[in-house]
Amino acid sequence: MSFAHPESAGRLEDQVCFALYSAARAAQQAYRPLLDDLGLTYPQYLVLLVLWEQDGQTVSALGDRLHLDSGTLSPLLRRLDEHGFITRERQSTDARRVAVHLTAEGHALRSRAAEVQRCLLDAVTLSTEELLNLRDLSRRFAGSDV
Amino acid sequence: MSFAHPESAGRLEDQVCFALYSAARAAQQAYRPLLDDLGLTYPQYLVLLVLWEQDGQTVSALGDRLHLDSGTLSPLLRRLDEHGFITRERQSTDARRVAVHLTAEGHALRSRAAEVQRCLLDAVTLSTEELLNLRDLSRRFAGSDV
DNA sequence: CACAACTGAATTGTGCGCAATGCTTTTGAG
DNA sequence: CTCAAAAGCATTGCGCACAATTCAGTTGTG
Repeated sequence: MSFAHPESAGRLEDQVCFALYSAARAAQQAYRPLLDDLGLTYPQYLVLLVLWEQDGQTVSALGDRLHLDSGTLSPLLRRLDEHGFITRERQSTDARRVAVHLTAEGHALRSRAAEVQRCLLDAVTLSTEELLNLRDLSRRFAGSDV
Repeated sequence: MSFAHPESAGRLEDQVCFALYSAARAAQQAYRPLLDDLGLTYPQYLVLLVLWEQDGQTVSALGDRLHLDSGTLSPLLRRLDEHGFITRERQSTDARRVAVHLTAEGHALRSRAAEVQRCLLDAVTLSTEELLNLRDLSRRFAGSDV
């Protein structure tokens, strides 16, 4: 991924992966102060986004959407639970599965989160078309393993 | 960053930031098995990339290039030191600064790392032009705060 | 039914990332 | 020269990511 003179190991700034790494961290930095007001981290916010789409999903279903495993999700969900945004309960039909449900407080965050979206959109200098292009290229990059 | 129906908080898959978040993690996943053979993590590899460009930089100079602070770099450099890839020593001209130098072993990794680059390039299905486009959009996205 | 194989989640251990704090050294204003 | 402010790095604490392991529960096969 270098595109630099062939004898080098690839200059840092030339690398696509470093650009992605930096951009992803910059995005989280932008989210941080806004999500702090909601008492959320960015990965916690992503989990809520999935639950707002459909409540009551299992841990592994959330993991499929976010590409995260139980090692990441279990403690994250415990913290969301402790903060009163979700509940977790074993399913009676299959006691291996844990269903995650939003609390009233968890539902209530949704409208406040919509403002976060608008704030961030305003901060970006890229055009809508460029953002869509960036999103689609990122998705195809991630999908090509790498 | 939603581009979904306006009443929603933004579907997960519509979000640019989630696409970046996923792509950056996918990139690290692709690097992991290759860098494992070199005894490196991806952030450690980034530090070496910077040092291969110019040896003997200070901690803060490395931080400027990678957008990382001493809280991240200090323990990371300690591990690179313990693995024998670098040395750290206080500068005599300014005892606040710590100069980071490559060891012979650290230099030797450079050619092996070049192969890592080629392996990854082969795995990507995007065209060279698309990769350059993704890199530049990512950089502009990160640069726009967010 | 018995029991091995599998599934889903939690736990453990390591290494970032980052805010906050502490500490040594240097700089600079008076 | 003095001493307060700043710079540079290290440390602490917390929350991801992720590999590896463990464990309870379920499924499938004989």
